[in-house]
Amino acid sequence: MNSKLDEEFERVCRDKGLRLTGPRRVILNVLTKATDHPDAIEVHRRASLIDPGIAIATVYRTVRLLEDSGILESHAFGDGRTRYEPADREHHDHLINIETGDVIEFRSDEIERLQEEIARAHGFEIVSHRFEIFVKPLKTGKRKKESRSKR
Amino acid sequence: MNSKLDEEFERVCRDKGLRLTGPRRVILNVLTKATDHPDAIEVHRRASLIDPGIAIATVYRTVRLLEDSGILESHAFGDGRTRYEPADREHHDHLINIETGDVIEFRSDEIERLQEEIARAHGFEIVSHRFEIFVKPLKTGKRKKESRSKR
DNA sequence: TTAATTGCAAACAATTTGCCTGTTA
DNA sequence: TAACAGGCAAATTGTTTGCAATTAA
Repeated sequence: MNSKLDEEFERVCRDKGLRLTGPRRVILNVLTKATDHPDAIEVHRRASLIDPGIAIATVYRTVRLLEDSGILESHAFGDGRTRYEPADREHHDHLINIETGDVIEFRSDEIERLQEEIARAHGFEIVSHRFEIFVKPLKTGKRKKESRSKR
Repeated sequence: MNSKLDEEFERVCRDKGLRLTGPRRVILNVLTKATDHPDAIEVHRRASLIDPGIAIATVYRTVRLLEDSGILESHAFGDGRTRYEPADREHHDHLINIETGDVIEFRSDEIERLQEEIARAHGFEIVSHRFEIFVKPLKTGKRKKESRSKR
């Protein structure tokens, strides 16, 4: 499953003369099937369940490789650890409910457009961005039913 | 100058039974007159020019204190170091030039409004947010003249 | 075969902490 | 002077790197 990323990785490896090794397959697999934003230690923990011999150093080397290849996206949520997610999903931003810690993904084309405009006005093009809104429930009124994901 | 923050800090100290010491004054001063986003090491460097005896550990303890008191805001721009800026300025977001590390502040009322709308649509009110756009210079076209601040 | 890759441990960089002395209220 | 702070160095944490052994192509 998620063969799109696997194929992508194979292509990248061929292009760069890199080897498609066991550890790399395992780590890529862990990441493509993650629905959250695991950090390196968590990736290592999950990879170790599949192949206990994988070293944390290999995880770091591999995520860097995957990120450089555009297969992975990394996020610094501000707690000191770098978190990763597959880059093949549609871009989204995050609403974080500070009372529960829940993360709600959202997307606003208008905001996407505006930031594009702002960057261009300053003579830049956007490489990436991060938009996190920390919220709490409105005291009045009802919250829209929402599927939310943990970090 | 910037007595607003100094007063604020004095008030906080009184309220919490904390002492207004030499090192704390120096570090607060360095931060209130900073127009950029220095990290702890840079704050320490600047503080050392005023009082060479200040230890980096004191910088870390003091910025944490200041942040907990709402006098300072911290940002994790993604290069592993935490950066600080006084919390008394008008809210703004950041464009980060990934090639040079320069940080450009911007403000978009429209984005402010949109995020308000998004939060409300989900049944939340905004507590705070963080919006960082990582950019690189446009290959073509000229960049708008811009006063930019080093990180 | 052989250059890329890995595991391991040591190295690093940013930040935190323990401890004992110095200082502020 | 008594509790709070600071200096210093050691400890932690997350991440990177050197190197000899291993492995994919």
